[in-house]
Amino acid sequence: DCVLGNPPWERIKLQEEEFFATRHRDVAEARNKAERSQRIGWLAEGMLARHLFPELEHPAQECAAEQRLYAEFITARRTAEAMSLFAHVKGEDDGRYPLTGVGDVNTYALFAETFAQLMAPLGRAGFIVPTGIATDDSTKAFFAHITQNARLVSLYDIENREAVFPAVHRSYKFCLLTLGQAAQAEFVCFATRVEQLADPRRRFRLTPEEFRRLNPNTLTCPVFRSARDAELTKKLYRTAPVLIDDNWPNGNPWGIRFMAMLHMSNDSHLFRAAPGADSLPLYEAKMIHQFDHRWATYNPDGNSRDVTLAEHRDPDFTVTPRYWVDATEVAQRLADKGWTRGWLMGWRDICRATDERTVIAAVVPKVGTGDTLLLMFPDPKHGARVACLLADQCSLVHDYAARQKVGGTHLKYHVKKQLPNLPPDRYTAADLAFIVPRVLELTYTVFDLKAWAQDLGFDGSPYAFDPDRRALLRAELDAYYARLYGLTRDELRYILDPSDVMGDDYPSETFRVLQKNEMREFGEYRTQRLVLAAWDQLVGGALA
DNA sequence: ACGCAATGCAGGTAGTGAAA
DNA sequence: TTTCACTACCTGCATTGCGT
Repeated sequence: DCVLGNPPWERIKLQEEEFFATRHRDVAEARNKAERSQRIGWLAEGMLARHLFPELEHPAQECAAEQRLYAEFITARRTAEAMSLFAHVKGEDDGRYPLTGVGDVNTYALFAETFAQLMAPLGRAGFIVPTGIATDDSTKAFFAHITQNARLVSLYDIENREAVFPAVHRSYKFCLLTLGQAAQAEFVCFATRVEQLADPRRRFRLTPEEFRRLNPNTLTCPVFRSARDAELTKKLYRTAPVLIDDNWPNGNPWGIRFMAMLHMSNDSHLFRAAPGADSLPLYEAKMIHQFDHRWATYNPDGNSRDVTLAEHRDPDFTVTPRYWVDATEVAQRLADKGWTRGWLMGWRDICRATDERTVIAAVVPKVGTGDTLLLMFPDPKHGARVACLLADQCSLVHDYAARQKVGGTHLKYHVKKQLPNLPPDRYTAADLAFIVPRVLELTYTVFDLKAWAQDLGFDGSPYAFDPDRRALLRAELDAYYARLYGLTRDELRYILDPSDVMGDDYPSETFRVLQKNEMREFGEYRTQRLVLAAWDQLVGGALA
């Protein structure tokens, strides 16, 4: 009737480095897998020390000790492999873990599934596991199973920031998961102390249908700081579908294909330290920001720095990358995806919900890109509407939605697919007349994006780079998108600053760091003032 | 008691590399 | 493509320690 537990949290797979860290430094500190494998091989022969230090004297017992360690390693590895094989047996083969025996198996997931199996139909189970059980890809089958069968009673998520568990890393998240019978599940997320779990402002509920609307592809758990965040996000998803819904043939209205062009470690043999006649710069994620592909550049000393205003104002200035790649490598990869335009649209993979901004997307010239600058190729038939695709991603409203969905430090495809995006047919001629010229002025400040400007229907020279003007244009776009997403003025105020609407101690935050940075730089929360002013002008018909 | 440098700490922004 | 009871580095800010 009642199952309780704090199961172990660890990967089953043997970690070679971890295993040898306390047993043999020379193996643990090998440069990479290949070197480590060779050293383990020498260990088997009892020859490791002799190969590494041939100039030293080696006592006879050293050889036997090395072979004993090797035998210990083999036993540990076999045990781990056998456990992993056992966990991976499929459900139809009478496997013990049909839902969680996937990928790199973690013991907490196996225990969770066992708990779910052990429960009586009207019983309850409560246990402490990493919150990843609800949000990670590898456990999504299990989580979808319990939510879609109305078996989830509650999930209380706690960040270990205040060291509830002193031995666990402060950035780790775990949850109290309760299974039973319930038509809707109750949640508290981002708690840092146990008493916060009782705060009604933090509690929200989700039905099985709402899971399907918010995360149609993965059926994983969205995490909200407050009840108001849950309601507002549900509203955004009722207005705009997700970028790509894998369940429907027409679930990809922009016709988008994704690509990670060059992996920073796997493809590093292609990288050159200096430009050649037929090479292209390799852009990394940190070199771009919203509407700006000249955010950071490399110095000759190998360090990166922000691009200065004077450089930004120069329409011929382009950033210096750390590496260059052959143009043929770039052309080959783009040809594989059938991409023929003279520009690329991408976004930063590395991001956090608590940074100044979360979704950082930009258009860059046809260059090489590292794997943390992920690319999207919309169907070219949409013409100048692609400007709206970029503007949507850079809008505050979209960013707000993303902040409810980004758990860790990555914005990978599966998260990106499930963010709300207005589809191309939602934009009227009037919308395009408002959005496209502003996007053009914000992005086309350099000659190297001429192809992009032409695709937006513009054949002139780049626009001047003026920070004040850019802030104004961006505020107008933010206000416009707030209207396209069907927000009220109070909802927009809430997104800009929850305490402005809900009072100071409301347990949520949206753009706290943006506000802090602007207070420091401008002495005011400039975005808030400009966006609300733009909103009032729009509503009053004074802005077109 | 004061000013400055050294140190500590948290948060921000990246990153590796192996393996399924 | 994703994950890491991840790791590393940098920066800004606060605290501590030291010499005057």
